[in-house]
Amino acid sequence: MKLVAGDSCARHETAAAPQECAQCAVREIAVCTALSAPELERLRGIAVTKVYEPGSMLYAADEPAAVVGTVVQGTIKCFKLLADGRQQIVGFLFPGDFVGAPTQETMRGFAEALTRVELCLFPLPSIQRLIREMPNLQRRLLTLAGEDLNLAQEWMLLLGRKTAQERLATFLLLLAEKARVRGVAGGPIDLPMNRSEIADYLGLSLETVSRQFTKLKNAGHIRIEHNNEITIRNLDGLTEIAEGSVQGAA
Amino acid sequence: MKLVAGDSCARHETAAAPQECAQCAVREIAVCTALSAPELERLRGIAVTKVYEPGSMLYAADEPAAVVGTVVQGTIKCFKLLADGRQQIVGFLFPGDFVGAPTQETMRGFAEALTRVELCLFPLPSIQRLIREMPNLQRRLLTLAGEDLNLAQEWMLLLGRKTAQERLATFLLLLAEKARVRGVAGGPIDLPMNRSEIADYLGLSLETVSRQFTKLKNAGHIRIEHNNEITIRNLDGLTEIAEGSVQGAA
DNA sequence: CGAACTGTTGAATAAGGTCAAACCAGGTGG
DNA sequence: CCACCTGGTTTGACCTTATTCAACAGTTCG
Repeated sequence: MKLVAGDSCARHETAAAPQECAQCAVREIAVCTALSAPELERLRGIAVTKVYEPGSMLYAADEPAAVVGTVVQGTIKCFKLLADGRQQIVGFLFPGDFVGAPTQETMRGFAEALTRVELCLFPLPSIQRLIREMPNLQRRLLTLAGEDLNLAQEWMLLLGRKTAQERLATFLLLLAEKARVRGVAGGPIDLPMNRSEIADYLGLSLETVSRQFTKLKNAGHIRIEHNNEITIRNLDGLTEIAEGSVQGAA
Repeated sequence: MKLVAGDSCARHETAAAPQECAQCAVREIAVCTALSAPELERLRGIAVTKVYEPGSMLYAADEPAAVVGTVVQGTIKCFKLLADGRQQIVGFLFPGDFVGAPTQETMRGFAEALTRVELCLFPLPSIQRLIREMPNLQRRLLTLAGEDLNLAQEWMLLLGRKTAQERLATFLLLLAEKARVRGVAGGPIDLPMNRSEIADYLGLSLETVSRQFTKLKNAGHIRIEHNNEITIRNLDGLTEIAEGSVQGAA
């Protein structure tokens, strides 16, 4: 599997000035929060909307940094690769999340659209100028980076020390929490990724992921609506498993 | 194992204004780089020196953020814990590294001094004011956060997808690289942590770490001077193993 | 209806973990 | 000076968990 940028060809780009921010679905949770009205207006001034089709690459490692912006719709997977193709997904990005690293010259990993993705894209030179001129924006980015770092470290704990069952429970709770923040709680959790991608996020094989799904289902902790829709039936039980407080979780 | 802050009692604190920055050993690599002379002077104005004895806790999870500063001497381990005591070390901090998260209200993990540690400490309210007033400082922190995030994701790749042998090789190369940046390259690599702590960093058991040390030694890639001093004899070979380009690394 | 996916389940295997014993260096004190 | 202790480390034997390989089932889509 070669992964050069632009090689997965299905990229379909639309570039246009974005809608009014007030109508934006992720206005309250994205970088934009904590900006004053005039600041927000300046940010909108440099933004362009860009759409990626499912399966298309947003960026690849060693490319010059270019894609920096906010996910408005869809899901992205960010991942790292080893020489022989082993893959580790380092994060899924949902609406409201920030993509790319404005302080980096070149990308250190890969990003691919899992679904149709709509981005509110900030061209690098412009956003770097705004960062320099708008302390609020820089501060917000620093806060976001801190949260990302903490999440990454939480995931190091998962990958280094949790069992397969604990990993899957943690994953489902994370998705539920992210959905809650986006304001789409209540209903079943939508899984825009397949078993193999969950496996690459949890450091497991896809078969193990499947087996653990079955176990959680049989234990009554979750219901599997369709393969890509999960309902949490026992939040406390799932939480206990995720925290590692359950002994015979075999 | 209870881990409340201040419970590991051997903490011995000295608080005093730091020396001239020009004489500081880590002046060129710490946050301080990229500050103008007057900015540096302001930062020095709020700094105090603090010393931690080996084994003492710098901070614990859920504590209000307090310790924020630069490591001047010694080594710190930062880690996360599960309810049953399973531990994952999320990073070792060496001279020049930045400790703590100035944007966080409460700590999300633990930090403990492995050796005698000397810190150039910035009291939280003061550093937060300086961050607001000095864009250069904020920008530098953002860059550092980005590097930390990338390293954390690189470690997710290691924990999720690398074999025991690949993990140890990667670890040794990381230590060598960090020593190089600090300007203490050339000689053997100093390991301020024991096998059990290496294991908790690599997501392995201490026995597996020990076995992999022996294998790398027998393969002629490293020499073990004392248990805590390693010389890399074959940098290319070690790099190939770390990258996963070696097949029969069993 | 059949092809192509994606997901599930089963059996065999391997990598690493666990438990336990031996080892080794550095210190202590007779 | 040397026996003895002690903590960290190494090594061995066995066991467990998750992986691998393989077959099978369920959906979706032409």
